[in-house]
Amino acid sequence: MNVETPRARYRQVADELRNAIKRGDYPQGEALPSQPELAKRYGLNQTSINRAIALLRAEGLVRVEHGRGAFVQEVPTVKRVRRIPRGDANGSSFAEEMRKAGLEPRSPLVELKTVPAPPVVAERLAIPEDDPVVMRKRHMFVGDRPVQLATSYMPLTVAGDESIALPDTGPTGLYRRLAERGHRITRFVEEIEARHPTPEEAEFLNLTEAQQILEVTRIAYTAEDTPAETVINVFPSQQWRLSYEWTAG
Amino acid sequence: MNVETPRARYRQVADELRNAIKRGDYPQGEALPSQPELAKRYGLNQTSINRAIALLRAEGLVRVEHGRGAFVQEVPTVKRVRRIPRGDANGSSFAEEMRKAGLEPRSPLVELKTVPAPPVVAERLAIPEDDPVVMRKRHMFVGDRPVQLATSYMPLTVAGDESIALPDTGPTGLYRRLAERGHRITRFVEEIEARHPTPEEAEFLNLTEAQQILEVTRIAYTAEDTPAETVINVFPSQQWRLSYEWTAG
DNA sequence: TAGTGGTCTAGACCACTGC
DNA sequence: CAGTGGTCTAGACCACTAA
Repeated sequence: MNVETPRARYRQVADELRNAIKRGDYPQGEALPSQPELAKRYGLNQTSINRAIALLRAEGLVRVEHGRGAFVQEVPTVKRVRRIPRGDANGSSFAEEMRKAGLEPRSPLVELKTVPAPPVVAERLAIPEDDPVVMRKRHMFVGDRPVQLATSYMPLTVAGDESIALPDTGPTGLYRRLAERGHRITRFVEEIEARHPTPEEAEFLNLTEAQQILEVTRIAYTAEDTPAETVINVFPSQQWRLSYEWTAG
Repeated sequence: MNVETPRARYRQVADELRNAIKRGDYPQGEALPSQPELAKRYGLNQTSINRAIALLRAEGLVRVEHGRGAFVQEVPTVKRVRRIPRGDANGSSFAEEMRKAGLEPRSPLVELKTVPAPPVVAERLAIPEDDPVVMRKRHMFVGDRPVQLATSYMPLTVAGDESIALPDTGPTGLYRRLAERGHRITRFVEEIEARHPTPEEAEFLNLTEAQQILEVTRIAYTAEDTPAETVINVFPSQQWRLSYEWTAG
């Protein structure tokens, strides 16, 4: 069962570089030696070195910039907490949580418009495909680093109009405004799935296709158990920890 | 920004194989053509084909058996649901959930013994390192397929002795027995993290190191807010969806 | 044994970056 | 321009599987 085959050389190189990074030989943000340099140092071909570095990339330990070099990834791990019960979906908003962690958050609104419901959204909101929905897309940064994508959809019949999503005060405010319009949110379902990023997600989040993201989909139901909103959050899995907290009985 | 470089050939091969699999040209469990065969078909070197297949492996679409071939992965997606509130940690047990999905589950007890608390466990249970803890390790299968690893730890002072983990009826029974001994569980915290598998995890779950797992760590707290138990669940991320469901205040 | 996948080389060419 | 990373080849050898 392949219990003790000698480890492939490129894996050994990856191991050594990984250890060197964790040991602090290459501080965060610093470039690793170039591939030809490493090839010489380890007595290997550049192809093999490239392969070793591909492993570190997939692990999220290293970020590569073509033509510039391979840099040790700064990975400020970020935690997202759901406290239940808590009156609403967010124990605290994204911004509060980041600031509590000593980080400066920004979450610009990228897009706000009414569109025909895409299939998955229609299914989650239990409405016919192509029914109009208000879509709100946000890019979230901590400092300069992109850390999260959030896209929310609401049936236009529930939202009334796009302005419900403004000012952009996050879910807490949104749910209050929904309640004012007669849609009281009483139940939430969040589904968590790991997958590889789409090319667009990979570009914004600065990921390789070999890496993974966590997709957290929330559906908010009204007292009549009608879906009123769904939110799709995309997190680079290496940067995030999700936490759920609740009390028994 | 590398927006439209022609896609690398090995990526194109991966794309075509991926589409062929999704189209059903290669049904689940069936072998792909051999690497030399594919190399001939696409006019590429075996090295490049190997690279293409490595991509599919990392995506979990293909399982490779050395010396035998590359097989289309059967991926029965499995869902784990937490319903809150629900009286205890599990809305329903692993076995119930699997059977509800029409799958035959087995979760043999692999190991049950008292050990000195490893550092992470000690931290989570808020006890000194190397204090004795009862460790229970289970391997979980659906049919013949390994799908999950679960390891739980309880301070020996809380457990009394190892027998509390027997008969192996899952957390519901366990928490009842804990309550009988004066440890009423009132609060739960689950943390979700994505990471690459350790070699042992990779072996049992039949994963590549390039793939990822979801690690769900639960801590159960008593009414006095003392940690009484911690469970570490390891799920192949491609096979699982996690779901949390709760009602608003 | 023949057929499978895994690794490695020596050399090449390309694309991207920064001077 | 020189230096960086990304891809590809032709050929080789190894380890594992099945007969």
